[in-house]
Amino acid sequence: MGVIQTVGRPIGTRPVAAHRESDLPLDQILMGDCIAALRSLPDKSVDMVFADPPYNLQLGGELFRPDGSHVDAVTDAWDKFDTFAAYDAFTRTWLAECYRVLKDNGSLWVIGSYHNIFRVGTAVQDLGFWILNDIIWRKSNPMPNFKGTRFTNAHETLIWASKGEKAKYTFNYRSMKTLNDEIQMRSDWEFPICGGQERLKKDGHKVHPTQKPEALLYRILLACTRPGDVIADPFFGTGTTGAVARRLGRRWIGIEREPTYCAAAIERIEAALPLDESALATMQSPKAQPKVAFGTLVENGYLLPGMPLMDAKRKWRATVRADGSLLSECGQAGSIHRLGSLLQNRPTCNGWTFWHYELEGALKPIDAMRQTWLLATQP
Amino acid sequence: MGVIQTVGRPIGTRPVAAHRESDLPLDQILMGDCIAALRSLPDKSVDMVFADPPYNLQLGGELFRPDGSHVDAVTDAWDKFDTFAAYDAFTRTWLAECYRVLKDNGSLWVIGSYHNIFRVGTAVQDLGFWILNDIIWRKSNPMPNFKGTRFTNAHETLIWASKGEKAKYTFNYRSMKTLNDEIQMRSDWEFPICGGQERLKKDGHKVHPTQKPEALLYRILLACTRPGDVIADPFFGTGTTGAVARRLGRRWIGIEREPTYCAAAIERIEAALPLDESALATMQSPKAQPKVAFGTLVENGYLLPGMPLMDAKRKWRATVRADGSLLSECGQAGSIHRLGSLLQNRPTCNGWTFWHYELEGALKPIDAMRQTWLLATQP
DNA sequence: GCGGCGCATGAATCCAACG
DNA sequence: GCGTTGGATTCATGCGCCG
Repeated sequence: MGVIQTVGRPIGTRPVAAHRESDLPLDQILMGDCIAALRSLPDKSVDMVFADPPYNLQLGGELFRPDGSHVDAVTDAWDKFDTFAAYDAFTRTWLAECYRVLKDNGSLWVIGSYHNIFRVGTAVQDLGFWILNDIIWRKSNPMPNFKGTRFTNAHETLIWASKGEKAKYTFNYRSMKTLNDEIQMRSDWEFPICGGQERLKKDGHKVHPTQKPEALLYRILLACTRPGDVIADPFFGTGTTGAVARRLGRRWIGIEREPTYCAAAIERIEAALPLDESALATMQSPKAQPKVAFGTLVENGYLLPGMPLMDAKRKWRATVRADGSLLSECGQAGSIHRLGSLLQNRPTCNGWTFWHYELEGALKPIDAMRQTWLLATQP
Repeated sequence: MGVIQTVGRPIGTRPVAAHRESDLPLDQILMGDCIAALRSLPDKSVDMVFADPPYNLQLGGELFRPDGSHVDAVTDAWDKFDTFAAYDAFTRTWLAECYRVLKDNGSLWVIGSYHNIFRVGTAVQDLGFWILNDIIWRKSNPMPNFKGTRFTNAHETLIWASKGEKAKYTFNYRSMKTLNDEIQMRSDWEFPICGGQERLKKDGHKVHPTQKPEALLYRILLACTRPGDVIADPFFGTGTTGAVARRLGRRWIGIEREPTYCAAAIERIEAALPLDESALATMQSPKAQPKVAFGTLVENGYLLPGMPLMDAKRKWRATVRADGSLLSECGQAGSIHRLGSLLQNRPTCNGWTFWHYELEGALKPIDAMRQTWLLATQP
């Protein structure tokens, strides 16, 4: 059992709290083993647990970008587990403590990737939690798949759960709808990854390998807690949860083993800078996605593979193929833009306006089809 | 053990198949219990399994015994733990059969929602599958949350897995990149839910409650199978997998218990038109092109021994030798790739794009010469 | 001061064929 | 099976430098 040490003096004011809460180490970091620290907290004492546990990535060798540069991977000891069984045992232990520590109407948030989230989700259900939603964090700027071997891993998954089917959890429906231009907030959220000024650095290096964006925590706390509520974070890291909680007038309890992370978190939360303006902007008005790939129209049957296309003067002809590429009469193939530029021997070409299809003898640009698609699918 | 009955005559032609495959019930539906039907298939005989298993376990609906048979009455004696345990046992049984039936380089796709996907994903990992991606189907037109009690459940999750860490699965990277306007395909896909003309109806009612959109299967089959590959679907429903497989020139095996669904599927698949071969062709990776040795270009006079080469920034220089190796100024020698990596002190280097020759003052990569050679010698 | 270009980097289970 | 070698492979963003 690790030694637990309370780090940092109380930050911010201490408002009137329920008698039970007066024993809580509010707005402080418990430095030490996460399970031991959770065990030190009383039953049914916190309103939310937010947890960002190790992902158990199981990475292979080193990875290099196509330009030869080295990818800085997560190789920290805290992410290594010998077997799935070991990871499951750890997961179930800390989750069981979270269940005990949560008030009956409190709720749990956990974030993970495909490496661990299925095991976490199974444990969540087995321990009696009731899953309310799974939420997808769509990264607007994920790291590409450099070797072209899989789909770009462009999202992470969060689980939101109450303590049971009948529990009366907090959900600020109106706040979410307002935040989303008067449309119900969906289960897929788009945010950039944490970088720029927000990313904590020391000597030019990132302090924590997996710092989460404040915008993500902002939306979670705004949606599922009330001012004054207590949020516990058993994998506190550099304190994103604490920083956002403080700014939103919530109380927090952090648990973290690494002294380096604790120190960075304390400093950060005391500074408690307002949200970066760009983060606020991305948060409040989800980017419209007017971009449509030509392949989308093929996949959805707006154009059929084998269909002939031509330019406005019927000088060049090509047929659509199953993957959304075009095949010209002379055997050249490529995307609508690339083939158009190839045939005309020009550096660029807007395939949407260059290529046409025939409808009752008349030629229409394929861009017309894109407009039809947008009308049919946009709210 | 359920009775298995083969439904529907073979659809389409039966091409020359490997002797093992000749025993498969290709392009047919096995009507009966899913686990019994899977057991009737030989080991390592299919290229892909696509599965859309039931997941209405908590909605007062179906329950399954570990052998897959149906439990009619949900009694109160079945508490949550028993319910999850029964679902897990069922899941592991059919997944284990899928593992057995898949070829070593085949892959598995499963779709689900937060009700079941965590249990499915855990089982997938425990059975030895190696998860390659989880994919998010973002619904462009999801059903709203009418009571305003949660986030709009606007997505479903798919898992793509190989039979092990070392397995060489099929992934048509170029096709996916082409389909997505020359940007790597990401792990979040947007499609509308299945409706309109595509949605199968009888007497004004939908035939199947959870019919999947063909666009979803189209992308999956295009990405992870080749023409002629065999796709098995143990929860065939109304045959979306079969219809798309036929259109894309793939073979299919369906398994379905409900005669109503089987009948609808047969009718639907017979109406689906296969694409002709030219439309089916997709963008190929350069890997598929015949390899050209640098020495071949030297032998054929495209480059002359003694000719100087340099990188794009003229930082390094080397001369061509008669055997197709390069000699640097500092006396190091090796293949175009090896010398490039040596000079830059990097683990790898693509010599074709690293080395350039000078033509009228401008630098051109030697890869351009390879392309010229390929065009001159390919039929 | 501003715009353009080059460079760095992010939770990553990241090669294939041949001898 | 394993070691060697050929050669395929990246998107969005922020920041700093330079003209």
